[in-house]
Amino acid sequence: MVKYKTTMSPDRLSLTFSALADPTRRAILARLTNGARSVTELAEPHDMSMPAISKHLRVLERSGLIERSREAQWRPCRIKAAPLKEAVDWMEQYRRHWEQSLDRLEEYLKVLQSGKPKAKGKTNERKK
Amino acid sequence: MVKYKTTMSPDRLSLTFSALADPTRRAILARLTNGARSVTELAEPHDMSMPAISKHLRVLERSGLIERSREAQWRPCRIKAAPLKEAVDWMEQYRRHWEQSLDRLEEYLKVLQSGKPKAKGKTNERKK
DNA sequence: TCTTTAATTAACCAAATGGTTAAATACAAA
DNA sequence: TTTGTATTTAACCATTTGGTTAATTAAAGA
Repeated sequence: MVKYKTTMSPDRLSLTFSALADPTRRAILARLTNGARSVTELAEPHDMSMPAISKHLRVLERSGLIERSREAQWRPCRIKAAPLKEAVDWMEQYRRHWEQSLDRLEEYLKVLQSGKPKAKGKTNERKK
Repeated sequence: MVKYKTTMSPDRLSLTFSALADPTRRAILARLTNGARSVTELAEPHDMSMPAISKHLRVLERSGLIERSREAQWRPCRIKAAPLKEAVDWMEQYRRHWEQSLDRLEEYLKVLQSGKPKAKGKTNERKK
């Protein structure tokens, strides 16, 4: 039996979401909607060293959200939003949950199912 | 001047995305679409200790993706998908980028703008 | 009151993350 | 060939993250 597990799973969705979980990286993506940009250009608005930006770009690249090419001594980045589609598709499955009316209905069904939710307890033992 | 900065910014979007960046937490959310569940029930399918699950739930709670209440000795969790709407809204701004035809058009515009992209270089010095 | 069940908290650990500065690399230009 | 510019790599550091086990808390039930 293993004592300490760590291993962050590198599935596509996790990579995409964790790439998006940083405001600097989201700002970079936003900037790239106006077209390809060099690393220096991308770094300029951020109070941060070049290597820091370089690391953010590597994260974005590994998640597939940007693509880097080569043009003389510049490494222009361009956005590749495809992984966002995957992410949005996944989230769509919860749309009904964030749409008010349905939430209310569900609330009601839950009350019906659980019977005397305040009094008897054990409300959450039903499986599936 | 500060030497080492770390501070992960806790804006809503970052919280949401980083909560979603873990497969265990996504699985928990998925499970909760079938209604409220106790911590033990949520833990059951995962080969992981209770405290580990407890921590995941805390992350989900702080991101606003779940809500925990109290019922006897159980702490039933229910999904609160509202933050997902915010996240999806943010992503929608990139929809045109992941829709093929537009990508192609943009590619073409980029070529036009930059002139001799192979030969002269300095392609990426244009601002805005 | 004592025991059992559900869950959290505490203390620990290893790896990942997000930053730094300094050095190395790659290409262009003089 | 040397110099300058763009970028990455290396080595470091602190904090965060995701897990563990052991102890604690909270309520139910005998």
